[in-house]
Amino acid sequence: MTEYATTRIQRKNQALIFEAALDVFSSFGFRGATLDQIASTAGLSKPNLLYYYPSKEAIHSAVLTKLLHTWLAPLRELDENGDPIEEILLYVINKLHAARDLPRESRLFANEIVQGAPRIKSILETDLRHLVEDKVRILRKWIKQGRLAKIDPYHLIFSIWSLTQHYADFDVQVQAVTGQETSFDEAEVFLNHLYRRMLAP
Amino acid sequence: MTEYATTRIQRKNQALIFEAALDVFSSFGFRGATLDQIASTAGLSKPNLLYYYPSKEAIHSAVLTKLLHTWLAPLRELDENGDPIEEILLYVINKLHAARDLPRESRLFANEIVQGAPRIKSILETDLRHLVEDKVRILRKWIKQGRLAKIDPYHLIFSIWSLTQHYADFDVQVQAVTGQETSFDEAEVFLNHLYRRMLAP
DNA sequence: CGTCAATTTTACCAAACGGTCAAACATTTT
DNA sequence: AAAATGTTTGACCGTTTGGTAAAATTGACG
Repeated sequence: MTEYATTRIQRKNQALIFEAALDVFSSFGFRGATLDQIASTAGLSKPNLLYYYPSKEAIHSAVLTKLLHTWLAPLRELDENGDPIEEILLYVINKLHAARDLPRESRLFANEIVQGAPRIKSILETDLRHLVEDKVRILRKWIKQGRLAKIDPYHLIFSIWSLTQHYADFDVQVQAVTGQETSFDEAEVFLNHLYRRMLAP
Repeated sequence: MTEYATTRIQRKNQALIFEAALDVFSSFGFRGATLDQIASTAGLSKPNLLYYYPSKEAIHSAVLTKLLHTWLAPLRELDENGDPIEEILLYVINKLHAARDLPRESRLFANEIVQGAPRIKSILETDLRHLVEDKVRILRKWIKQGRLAKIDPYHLIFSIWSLTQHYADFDVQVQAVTGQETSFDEAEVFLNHLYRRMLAP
């Protein structure tokens, strides 16, 4: 019996809580979410919830940190040795698919950041910043080599984040305005056109 | 003494409340904002606040509806008789300046929409939708005339919203990643490049 | 100045909230 | 099967929250 063993029940309930917390936090933000809501979504009682996590903050923090890695994965894949425009477009499309397939994750971070990122600011200033710095270096190199239009690499990355996550974070608005389900295929065609035109040297 | 006269005191306090509510709601969202917070920001007591508005909902609703007009003004100005690309770029720059000068308004709507727009969905589906439909018609005409690249006009408008509002709504992230104050001048250069390239027929 | 209406405050309420505790119940281990 | 450990629950607590009632204060006006 080692110190940090996790039982079958623990694993099951941790998973239930994680799903429920992602659901509720992404829908209502940290402040808008309640422990009762998370508990009932997970099919547990509130004290049972707090048996697995010491506090609401702890649940939120656990969900955020666990998902940050997933969320940043597409950017990590941007490959220095690939073709600049194809590499960037791959990243764009991957991010768009993430917005389509993982809208809860997108909204979870959107909710946090739009309110000043009080709980993950430090991560943004370290991990995210370092990752972006590395990719900016690559983009600058490509520009210097004349393989990419002369644009600000930071703003290029921001544009990819905003254009893709918009379809997840502001989906209600997109649907309200178009009167239809959001078409990610149309979005893909649009973004393809946009980035090919913009990025050509 | 007419029925609907507003006194000097009423006007002053309505303005104080409006400012305070915009501040607090845009920072913390509807659920995250408290009446005590709004009251103390306005320099009033909570019951005094509720002397002017019947409920928290009423304050939020008043702020949202009053600002919606301001918020949509730039799009309204898109002129059928102007030069397509210059008209669109004017809209882009106006929206970018709005993100710079009215970040609270931007975050107010961002907070509302990212959580499903429960309180303004109906407005989005009517007023906003009709406005966009009219502008989409203009964009389609321009495309048909060969004065604009063949792009989906809805996605063009979404792109403008997301790219510009990103600098207000996700400002913390932009600053965390760049380590600097957000440069709207750089953003303007970037967006100018992006849209001129993308929109050329 | 006195009167009436408008405004503000004090004291309060009920519900919702995050969280605790000890007892009850399950499960695993010996 | 007993003991030990792990899990769940019901009852509860203090605080915060949106909101109310009525008294006290201030301002408008003849």
